[in-house]
Amino acid sequence: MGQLPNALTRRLEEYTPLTATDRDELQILCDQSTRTIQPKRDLIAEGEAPPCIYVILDGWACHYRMLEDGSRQIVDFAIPGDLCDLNLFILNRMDHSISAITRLKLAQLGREMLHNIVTHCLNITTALWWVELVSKSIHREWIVNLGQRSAPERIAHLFCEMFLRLESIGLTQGFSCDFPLTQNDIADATGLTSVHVNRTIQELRKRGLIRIERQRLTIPNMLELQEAGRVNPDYLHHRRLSRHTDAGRVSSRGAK
Amino acid sequence: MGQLPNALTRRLEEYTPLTATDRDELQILCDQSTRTIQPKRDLIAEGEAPPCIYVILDGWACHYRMLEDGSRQIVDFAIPGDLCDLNLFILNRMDHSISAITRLKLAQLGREMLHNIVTHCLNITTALWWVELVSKSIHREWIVNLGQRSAPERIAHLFCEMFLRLESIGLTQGFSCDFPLTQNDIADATGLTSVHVNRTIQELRKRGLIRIERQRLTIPNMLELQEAGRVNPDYLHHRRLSRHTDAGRVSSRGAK
DNA sequence: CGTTCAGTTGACCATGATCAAGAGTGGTGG
DNA sequence: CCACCACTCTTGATCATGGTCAACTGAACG
Repeated sequence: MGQLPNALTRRLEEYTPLTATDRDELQILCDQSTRTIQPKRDLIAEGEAPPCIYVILDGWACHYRMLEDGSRQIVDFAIPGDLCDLNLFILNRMDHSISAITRLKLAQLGREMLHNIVTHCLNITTALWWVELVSKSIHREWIVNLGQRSAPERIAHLFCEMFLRLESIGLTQGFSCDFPLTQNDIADATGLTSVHVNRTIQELRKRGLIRIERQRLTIPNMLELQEAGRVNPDYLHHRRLSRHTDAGRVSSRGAK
Repeated sequence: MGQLPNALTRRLEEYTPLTATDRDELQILCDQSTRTIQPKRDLIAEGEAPPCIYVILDGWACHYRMLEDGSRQIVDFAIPGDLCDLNLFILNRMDHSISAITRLKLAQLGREMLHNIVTHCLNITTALWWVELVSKSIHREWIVNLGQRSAPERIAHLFCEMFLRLESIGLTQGFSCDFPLTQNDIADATGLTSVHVNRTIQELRKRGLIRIERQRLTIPNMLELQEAGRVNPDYLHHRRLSRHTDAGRVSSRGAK
């Protein structure tokens, strides 16, 4: 109980209250078998059927698909507490790849172990599906981002999203957080070129919306950045978003 | 047994073999309580928490999010056999809206009924999650579509996707199918303007890739259209895609 | 100390957006 | 039955966002 909870536990508690037993269960699960992956290495490649399910305990990864011409679209980032491939509990083959951005620390969950959980711990099972559905909601928001927003909006949106996701698992310090993405990564996630990402980030910097120095992002004014990115954080389904809303914001479910 | 299976059954059988009992169960489920929705009507709006889960038995719908400035991004289309909001089995509020494109015929599944299924029919439960995960894979593909493909590619991709999805539930006739989307709908789905969609569709028509007349799409040469849209249908996780591949196509999980 | 990779800058170009107007079609009510 | 309205599709002219190509800087690392 006096122990610092691991990333998975922190993540699940964002959605569902867990009992002490649940937490112990998760701790055991995450300690059982861990693995380290070096930056830029593929964790799982499209078409593979890994024997176990990974949970990120530390570091950043990205989910992506490649096209024949070599272009890469990142479809999501994964941070501590994220599950890599719950898919495989049901689907048989990966339909996309996952690659390490930073050095990664992973927990490996065998299928039997997970099956055990699913049949015994309702709380944890519910929370796991919750994580899965939230990640689907994030996919939808990325579709909106790519389809409707301008370059500065897309990038501001990405900064907000990652900050809020890190905050929900306790990985922010005040208004700054680690931010290991290269401008190339940002380009592949936002459907822009790295040249344009570069110019756009400079613009956001000039407007005083963000500061980035040595893999660290600082957001001087969160509400302003949210406006710049037209972000409505509801899609993240976090419990405590009150910090980043104000009375002036029109509620998402107001009119129409 | 001599009965024509309903859309949900056809859909689930695309993924998992079902027993006669499973099928009966599904038939009862879908007959229990149905509802009709008129075109352009919202079925469920963002922020709502509908008491039951809808399954589309007939017609087309779309999932979308609105931005404050009134722009709409369609994030997915739903056709017969698709579940509208399995989300709500776990999440409490809708994070997006669903609207009827054509007149819709829906089956309404109460939470208790679904809960019953989940605890008693493993086959059906697995297939339902399968549907959910495939729809997530489709989201990923839409991200790729919006992020990496040109206007003609995006639209060709959409035509292919919808045709293949309809085909898998037996709703195509040869190489044509119903196609009730307006150019405006296509614009909102592909992140383009309707003006540009119009010109692009004319181009696809001129290239002989598609024919559209009175809500009906015909694809003279499926492989050619797939190439034009840079489509790799693996992401749909259909069982029988062999019809639309040829020896010349490089397998998706070949090199690297 | 050279190599590699991320970031930066400039010049030019192309895809797709915007604005505006008109044609075709179907539905509705007087 | 016809007039009107609404909606979808179509076309043209102009513009802007973001892409392409290419070169250069600076830091990190062996």
